[in-house]
Amino acid sequence: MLLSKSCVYGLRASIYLASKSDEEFNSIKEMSDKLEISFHFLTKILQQLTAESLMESYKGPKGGIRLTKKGREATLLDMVIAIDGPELFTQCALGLPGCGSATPCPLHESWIETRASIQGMLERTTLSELAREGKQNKFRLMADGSFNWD
Amino acid sequence: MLLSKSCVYGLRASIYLASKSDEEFNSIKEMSDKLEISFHFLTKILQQLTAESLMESYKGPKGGIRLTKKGREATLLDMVIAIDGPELFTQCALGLPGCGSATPCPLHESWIETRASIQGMLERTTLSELAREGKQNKFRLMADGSFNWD
DNA sequence: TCTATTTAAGAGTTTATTGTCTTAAATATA
DNA sequence: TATATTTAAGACAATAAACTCTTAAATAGA
Repeated sequence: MLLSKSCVYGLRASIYLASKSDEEFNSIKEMSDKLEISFHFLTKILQQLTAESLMESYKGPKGGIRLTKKGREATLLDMVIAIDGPELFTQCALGLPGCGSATPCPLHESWIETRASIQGMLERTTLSELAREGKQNKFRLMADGSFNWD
Repeated sequence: MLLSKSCVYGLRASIYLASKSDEEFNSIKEMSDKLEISFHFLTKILQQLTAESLMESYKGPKGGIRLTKKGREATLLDMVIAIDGPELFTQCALGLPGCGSATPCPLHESWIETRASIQGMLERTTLSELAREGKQNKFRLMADGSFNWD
């Protein structure tokens, strides 16, 4: 798989939160239920994103989590790098440390292009814009397509 | 990572074998030494490729492994699918089973293109042709670049 | 101040991937 | 036929990823 499961969970949660009000803290439990992701597992992933100031959380009753301004203006690429790390966008396709334009591996040239395509897909829009598109097109965010964008 | 370690080992071994004579069986031990891949681990990966008739092996002294005709005419894509399976080229980027053009996830449209780019990179040339390019350009096949194409 | 609620943190479990080691089967050659 | 060599197969171990469970810390509201 291109992205780890943790990463995919983080992206789906990011898009979920982007579809919500900027000010309100959203219950993680409610989100994990709606997205059908293990609650405790999801909290750990979200903590990686709050560590990067892409999200902020609040404890106690009425507590929850929301995107920061930085997070709303960030792209999925920022989320991916925060969770899976930058390796996908820096490493050789064959994992050869010395690979570069000087002494490339057989895939090097194509991989530069393909990698740019992956990167482009992830940084095409900000999360705010993605949420707008999502509401408009009612994009799928769950296996069974039951997510409600309103 | 885009490809599993097993898969990357399989690709490097495939390119290695493509650079060798069509008839001779090549020692797996020698190949694992030259590519710096664990011998026993590599044999298991190669067995997946022989199961698909992309390679054929021979036991005993003078034994070893070589690409079949099918293998030489195959592309890296065939090797990837034999080892990592076809999921990368069939699944949704967010792993959502129901995702499709009818009710796409937010990445669906871009992912179709990006996936085609990955696939294109892997099926651009046959292994025979790749070996020819490799000899010509002395492509990197090892971390330290010490592979000898002759 | 006390209690209930919610996220944070950390330990522990399960599963998949990666890697090692031993034995079996095939076969060339002495 | 006996031996050495090489791949096949399977058990086992280490590591990483994915997931669960328990306790701690913060805080709203009674």
